Amino acid sequence: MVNLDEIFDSVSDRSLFRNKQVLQANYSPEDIPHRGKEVGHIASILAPSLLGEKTSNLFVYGKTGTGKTLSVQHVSNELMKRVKNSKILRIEYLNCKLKKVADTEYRILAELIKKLGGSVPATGLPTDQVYLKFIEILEKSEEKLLILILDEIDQAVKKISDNFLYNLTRLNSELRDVQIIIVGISNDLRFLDCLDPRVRSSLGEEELVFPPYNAIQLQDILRKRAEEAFKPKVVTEGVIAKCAAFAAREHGDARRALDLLRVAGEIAEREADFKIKIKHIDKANDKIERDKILDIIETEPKQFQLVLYSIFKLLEKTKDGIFTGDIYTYYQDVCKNVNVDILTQRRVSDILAEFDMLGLINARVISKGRWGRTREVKLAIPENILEKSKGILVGSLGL
DNA sequence: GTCAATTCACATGAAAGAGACCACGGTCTAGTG
DNA sequence: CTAGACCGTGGTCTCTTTCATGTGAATTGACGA
Repeated sequence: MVNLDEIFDSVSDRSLFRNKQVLQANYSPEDIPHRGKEVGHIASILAPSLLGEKTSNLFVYGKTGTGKTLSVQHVSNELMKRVKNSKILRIEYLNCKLKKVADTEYRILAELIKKLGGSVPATGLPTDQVYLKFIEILEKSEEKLLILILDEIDQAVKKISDNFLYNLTRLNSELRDVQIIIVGISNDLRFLDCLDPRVRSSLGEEELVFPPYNAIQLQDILRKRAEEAFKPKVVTEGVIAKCAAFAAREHGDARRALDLLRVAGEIAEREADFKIKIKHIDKANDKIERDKILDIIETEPKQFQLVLYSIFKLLEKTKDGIFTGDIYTYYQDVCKNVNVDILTQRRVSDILAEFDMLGLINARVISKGRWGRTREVKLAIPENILEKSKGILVGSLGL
């Protein structure tokens, strides 16, 4: 009879982690290092809401992993602590990037309504109906203020058009008893520039930019979190520095640094090491990158996979750049082989652009003079996972 | 030799269609008293 | 009589197609030196 307790105990003995949660992306720490000024700023802008006054709309910029969301959420938590149960204020957070939840105008509204306690069907209703419902439910609620935190708002606007934001900002004039304060969070620094001037002036009443963390700040953050996350003496100084350096190279992305540390921890654990070493960081870096790419490839729809497969195959033959036309012709053949409908070139062109966005390929638009304009495509997938990627494609395409 | 026009092979935009999904309201059907 | 099944209509959403317009430099060809 196997003693399961023994196995389980040995796992917990060997574990390097004390509390892995601390390194997870959604963990929100008590204090946010190096963001005191920003947090203070946000708080001072939103503070009047405690008295039920409508404050300025706020717009927060900053690259990924600079602590925007964290800071805003921190302030909103503190605000909620203050109001407690008195019905002055309500704060709703919504991430506009979540697919299938909030990436269209309709769905954002539906999601908000749901959070406010109403319900609307996932589809089937005209959008203006949903607006009406939203207004209705707002008017009914006891709170006089609603702070709406829209995370990754640039993603939403890119898909929906800024009309949506315009409607939202204008909603206030239609509401009698309730006022809405919008807090927009965006990764894209140039986002406000491409908005309609009307929206820009009302949404960007207050702006705040989060600068990237530098390596020293990253180290500090990592050290604090590592202290909580790992058992004592698991993490050495060099490891922290290395993690910070990696992340600093990527525009000071703290989330990435934390990921790196966590994965490194997991790897060390699996290798039955009782300390995280530099080599684990390197491995973790590889693994993160690799998982990301393989995951993208695997979950991509069939047509996308076919196009990608064509690119792979073509690049096997020619080392130097290949062009849209080549890919398309090859793609057509592949489609015939596997009996799949052939998409138009227009579409394939868009697919290539998306691959570029995803970082699977480098596609540069060049002009070959008399011989037209096209995309020059190069692979951006590291050599060491190329074979595996191909394997996935072949498998899922049934070739 | 110079310079503007031409030309290619796509890129990029806009609009609209197909098909999946869904709500809503009306009509039909079968079960119940 | 009524609950539930079953339409038809009208809406959203995603993926595509169709049609239209844009674009940058190699090439061409007229021009003048």
